[in-house]
Amino acid sequence: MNPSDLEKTAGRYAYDGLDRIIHEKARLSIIASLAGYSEGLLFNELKELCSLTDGNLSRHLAILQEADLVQMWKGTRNKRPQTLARLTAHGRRRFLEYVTRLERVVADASQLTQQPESRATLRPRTA
Amino acid sequence: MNPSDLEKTAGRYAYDGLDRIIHEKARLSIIASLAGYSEGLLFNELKELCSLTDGNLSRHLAILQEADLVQMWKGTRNKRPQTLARLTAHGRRRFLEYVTRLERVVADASQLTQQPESRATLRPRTA
DNA sequence: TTTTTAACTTTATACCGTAAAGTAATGAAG
DNA sequence: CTTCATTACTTTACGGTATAAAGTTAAAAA
Repeated sequence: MNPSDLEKTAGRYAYDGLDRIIHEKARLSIIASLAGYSEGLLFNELKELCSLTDGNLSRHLAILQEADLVQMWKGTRNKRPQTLARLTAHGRRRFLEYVTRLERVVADASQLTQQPESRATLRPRTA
Repeated sequence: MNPSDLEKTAGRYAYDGLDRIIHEKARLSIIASLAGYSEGLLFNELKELCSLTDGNLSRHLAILQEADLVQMWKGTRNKRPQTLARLTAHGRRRFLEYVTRLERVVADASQLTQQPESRATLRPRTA
């Protein structure tokens, strides 16, 4: 890489759009689940789909609700309390934006598959 | 979602393959940069490309080295110490795996773009 | 009426990302 | 030649947060 390329591409791989709140694995998991079920999912369904513990799911849902990405509905089913979670319109939009950024990461990487592995095992240019 | 679907799809959105070490934004940034430059990148080049501070980059590189995803070469250029970082073969492989998982997240989300927004704003089924 | 189960919530801890401070070595300035 | 500034990092310290463990509330069973 020659130095004159640096300005042109500064921040090229900073991936600014990878929103912290969505990027976190557990929450990405939750949001991706909800994205597939526009009518929402129950607490226990989410727990299974995302392989999360109760406490864990609860906290992440609170964070997502705080950020207005998810809305929660408390109700009862068979005389048991039930919580339904679903994406807000805002959450859906933000998720789509996030995925757009992800697509860039994937695209960046896909050129890589063209390169032969051997080029990665040359000695460094300082040697 | 009916309950009988749960077993079939338990963990469906857990995204187990999203390796913590790679998934972290700053490190994803570093690895994606290095993936594009198989001959490696100098410390300052990485700093620019990823928009990271010195301390930050240093710590993340140490973590990546510890995990055997990146290898570092210390040398001198113009009588100045220079550090060259590059992906290990293992790191390259792991990154490719990671990206494969990302593609799944993107694919999960792409079905979403087909769904009309209005379906997300129906009242919950408990109401 | 005591115990168990279900469905969460709250608390506490340990980890970790980040910025600020520190280090070492070179080069310039006076 | 001695001090100051710069380069190229590394180490330390702090704050935030992900996660598991403990706690809560209410219904159902024993």
